[in-house]
Amino acid sequence: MFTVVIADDHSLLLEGLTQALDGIPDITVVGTAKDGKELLELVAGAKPDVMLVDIEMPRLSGISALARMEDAPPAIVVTMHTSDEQRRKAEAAGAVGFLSKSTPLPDLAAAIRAAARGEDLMDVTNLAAVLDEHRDPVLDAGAASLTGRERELLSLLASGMSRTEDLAETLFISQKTVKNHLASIYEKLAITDRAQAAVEAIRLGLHRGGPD
Amino acid sequence: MFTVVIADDHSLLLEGLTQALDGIPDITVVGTAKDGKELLELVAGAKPDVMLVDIEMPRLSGISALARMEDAPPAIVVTMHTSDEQRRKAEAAGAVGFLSKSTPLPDLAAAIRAAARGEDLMDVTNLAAVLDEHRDPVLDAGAASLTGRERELLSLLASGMSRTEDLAETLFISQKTVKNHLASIYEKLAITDRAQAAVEAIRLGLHRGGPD
DNA sequence: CCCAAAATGGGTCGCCCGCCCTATGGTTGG
DNA sequence: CCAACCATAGGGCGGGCGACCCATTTTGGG
Repeated sequence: MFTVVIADDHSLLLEGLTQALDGIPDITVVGTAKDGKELLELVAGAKPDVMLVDIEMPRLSGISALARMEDAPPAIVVTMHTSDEQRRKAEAAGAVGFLSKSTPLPDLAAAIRAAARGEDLMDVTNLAAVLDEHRDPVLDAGAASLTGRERELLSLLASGMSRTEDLAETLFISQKTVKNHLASIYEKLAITDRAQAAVEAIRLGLHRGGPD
Repeated sequence: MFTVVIADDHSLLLEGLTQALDGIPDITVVGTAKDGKELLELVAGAKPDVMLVDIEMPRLSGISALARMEDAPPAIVVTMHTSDEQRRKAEAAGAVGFLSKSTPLPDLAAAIRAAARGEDLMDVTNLAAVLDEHRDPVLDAGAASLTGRERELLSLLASGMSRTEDLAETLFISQKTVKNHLASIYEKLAITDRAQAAVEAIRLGLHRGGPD
């Protein structure tokens, strides 16, 4: 599980991105800041694995805030205008990554995992290849071993279908097979019933179809 | 339930805001666009209640896209730099609202509800007062009539606590009272068991404490 | 001050759910 | 080629859960 703090003065991006990243099963946002000074306090308190930092912020810019930190977690600068000039400043301030706000969310997630593991995302000529290596969410052992059919079942549970009969008819299998799959799910996720399964399914992002 | 489309060329804002708004029980994002042309196609297809439109976008700006539409849903322009000049252009293009990207998420939600109901958010001197009138999410009759204790129970369910005994001990009441509360919840939300209750609880945003 | 709603608690009953054991055919990778 | 795994399916059993009945006390708004 990777912990992240986000610093950005635009509330909509800040709160939106927080929600989006929290929706990724192996990433948690542990704090947010609206300017550089808040970021300094935040990082001093909760020690996150990675920082996401915007450049333009009131009171103290992201670049300046980074430059003031010692012994700080790896920082990814997320900015709107990706000029070489700003890239150079970000690198000088100690950032390990430099991404546009037009970066797709999965790429950002991969960048967070890469940065948390000590990768340098600045000097890379083929950034895409590095990101691809960290594209898969790091799930706990149980969730990673779920089979296709088990994920389908969880997806249905997450959409509010709970009765064995309905699940069986939807998947065109017998009620007994549904119960067998559920038992496997309970064991893998260390839970005991379909209410907990529904919660886990949503946490794992298995609602809304999922990867089919 | 208010349906919304969002147009913004910054993926992180677009995907983040989508997640955040979908997390609000009475708001659903039915489509997103990365430029003005996509927005035109999108609005022609799915008819949303409200459009959220950024100004600076490739191919076709938000302002230009709005100006080309006829018979379009109310549009709220969401921009980074709130100059009077851009505000004037937005109004001329037919926007009913003009908000900064620094607007807090609850304010944006209130603005969406207000716009969907035909309010004009441009000419208002006391915007805050208008937003306050639309601050409460419009819940379906069932969810709105939930009592405090029932919300507490749902919150626990959403956090993965499903056994009657655990719920009873956590709330310091008898197991029978837990079952009575659950029965009330089932009736109000038109559901039948605690798996569905957990799904609904999360959808209603009752996980993470909720309004205490 | 009163009445309605909320919160608490009890009983019963039948069914479904979770748990344990077994089994078979298909696919795949070592 | 065989072991491992997946998907499929059945039986039995006990207990928890949902449905329907009820009662008492507290709380709060009109």
